Amino acid sequence: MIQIPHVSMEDVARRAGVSIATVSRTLRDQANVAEETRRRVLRAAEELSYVVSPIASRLATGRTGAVGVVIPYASRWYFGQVIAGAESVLRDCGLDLLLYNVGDQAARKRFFERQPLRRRVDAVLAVAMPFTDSELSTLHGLGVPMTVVGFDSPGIPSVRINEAATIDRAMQHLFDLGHRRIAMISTYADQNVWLPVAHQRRTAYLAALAEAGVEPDPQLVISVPFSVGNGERATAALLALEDPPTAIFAESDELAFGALTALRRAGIGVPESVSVLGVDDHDVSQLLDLTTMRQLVFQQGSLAAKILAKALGIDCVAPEPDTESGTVLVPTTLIIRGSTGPAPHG
Amino acid sequence: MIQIPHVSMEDVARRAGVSIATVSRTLRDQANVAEETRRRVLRAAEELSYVVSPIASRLATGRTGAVGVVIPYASRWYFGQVIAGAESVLRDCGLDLLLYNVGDQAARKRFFERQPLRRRVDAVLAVAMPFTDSELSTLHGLGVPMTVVGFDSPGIPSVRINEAATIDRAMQHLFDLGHRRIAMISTYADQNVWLPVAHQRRTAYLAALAEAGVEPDPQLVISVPFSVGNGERATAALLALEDPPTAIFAESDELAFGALTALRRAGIGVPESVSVLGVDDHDVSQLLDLTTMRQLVFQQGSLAAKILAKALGIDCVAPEPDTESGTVLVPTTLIIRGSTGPAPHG
DNA sequence: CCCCTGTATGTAAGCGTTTACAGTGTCACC
DNA sequence: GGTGACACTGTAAACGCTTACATACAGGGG
Repeated sequence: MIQIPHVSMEDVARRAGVSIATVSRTLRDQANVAEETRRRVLRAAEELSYVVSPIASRLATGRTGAVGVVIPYASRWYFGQVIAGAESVLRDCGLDLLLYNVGDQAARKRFFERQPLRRRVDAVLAVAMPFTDSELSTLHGLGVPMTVVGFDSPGIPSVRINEAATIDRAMQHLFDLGHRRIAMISTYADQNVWLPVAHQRRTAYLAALAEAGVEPDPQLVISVPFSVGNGERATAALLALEDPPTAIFAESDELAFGALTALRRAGIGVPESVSVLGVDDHDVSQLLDLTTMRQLVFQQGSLAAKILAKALGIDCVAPEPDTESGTVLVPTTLIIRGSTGPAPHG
Repeated sequence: MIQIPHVSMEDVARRAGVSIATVSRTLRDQANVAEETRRRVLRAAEELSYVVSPIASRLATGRTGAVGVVIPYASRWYFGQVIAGAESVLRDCGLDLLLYNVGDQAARKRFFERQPLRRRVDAVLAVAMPFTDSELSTLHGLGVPMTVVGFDSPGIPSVRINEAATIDRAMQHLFDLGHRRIAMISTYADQNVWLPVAHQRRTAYLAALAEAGVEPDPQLVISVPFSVGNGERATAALLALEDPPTAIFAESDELAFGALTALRRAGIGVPESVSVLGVDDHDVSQLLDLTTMRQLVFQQGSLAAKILAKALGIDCVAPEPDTESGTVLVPTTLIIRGSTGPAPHG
């Protein structure tokens, strides 16, 4: 490893024959630097291939130039999308993205005890992680702007979809196709994530049924821990019912994948016998021909990042129209594919 | 936003009635601090809920305490796994994870021009990104340890799988099942990622054929850009051949998903008529009952992070047995599921 | 009793920027 | 020719730590 002797501002200043203050001013594009001087400085910096030490800048300015992204499961599709979306914006804003993956309870506990974000980030972006009051006050204690994606938290700007409307649109599609016996695969509270979303989606499902005048059947609502494979098990259970559903609405595409698999295994035609519908529009959904409510997750991540950049007073990206309000609702779209079809005749 | 007046070491020192040097020593667990003093300092820090400013530490020590993770597509399964794996280790080592997503050419160019990593990270972890010589020398110019995942680069420690052995094992499985007409869906060079891997896998495929005494058929090797959906198109093309294959080996599971979909659409039985085999063991593979060569991607990410931590002299995790050598090969396993079966009779 | 060793603590010099403030020089204008 | 105003540029004080070095004190050995 060749340790390169770090070139400092002083070196540049000496070479350009100016003071380091002038170098600093030039490099940050401030006014009051003579054109000729500016050129000399820039050339000197170029020749020494100088880059400012972000750390020293940070110490001097008090800004860390970083945004902490707190996420439960970095490796899942949804979260990967959010990360990518946020990263794309933050990069353009010259902000670092500090990733904190706090999926399991131990990591989460440590995160809130040690508070690794303290004095380390200018802003926080939390994804699909409902916080306890104590956690929230800890986060507020950081004294930095915060934004959340995927849920609401009082007093914090958020980016999410309209859960109720999304679920309702999906249910309407099934009703339109003549389905009445519609099951829902929901996620089981794991204390860590999704709880409110799962609840909202179940509630919206029940509301849609009620509005359509369909008596809800408790047997048709199954809650499983979010995991690939549990959707399959849930579906197997549904199929074993005396009066199985003609449509299965999964809280997320991954669960719907399981449903499709279970149905195929059981030799049950999709959509001739049973329709399946998910939420997300996961990359794989198109392949599996899954009808789904598409939500633009990448966009939600980038939107949240834009809100933060704005809060930090960094002008780096085209502003979004309506990021002013507390909650930004990103629209969802019904993507009709081959997994949904008319309800089979009684 | 309540701006909390930052408590500094001086405040703690004053409260404990010692100098800031003693506070610093205490907080970093150095020797030569009287037990009694240590207690006083810790209590003072506790009472003021003081945390060291990482930035000031960094300036003083010259270490950034961060590792840059350079990745082409943060939102894809493989990369998400690597990120999660690396993050888990880095967190334990007290290192920050700085994410750089440089998938598209523009981002990549900017990355290497601006060199945002300079003076910002103590180490670099590059994932599945073959570099040009110029890029490599830029990276070396950072003067920090580096490790790569998913490929080899001369002079840089790497963590990856044994491509040749992995592909060979997969092919043997197909041969064992009596297949002779085996297609391969490979990825198309996109200048950015995978090129060497794609090449290696194709080469290994051909080598396996040769060893088995099977004449390779150029028509059976299709290269497509890596994207969900292209696997499907490739498969459709294969099925349209006069003498279609009895088995399809996809370079990665995502491509295999497409193959499965195309086959199902075409009403062709899997594995009765055509077997399908992938590489990865993607989360969804189990659901789709896809036979695949499992590679432990999360583990590759964490291993790489461990190597870096070690190179930085940070003793934070149980050392792995064989991270000494230049290249660490993580074993792959054939996971036999329902997508492969005996070749249909002539 | 003095000197040396060793431990505990304090002092102060960095680390590499940013930026308030203090020059310095020019020029227009009276 | 004196005087502001103005445009540049330099000086030096932060920023909040780490750490080499100095200091102080306590014992132990000669």
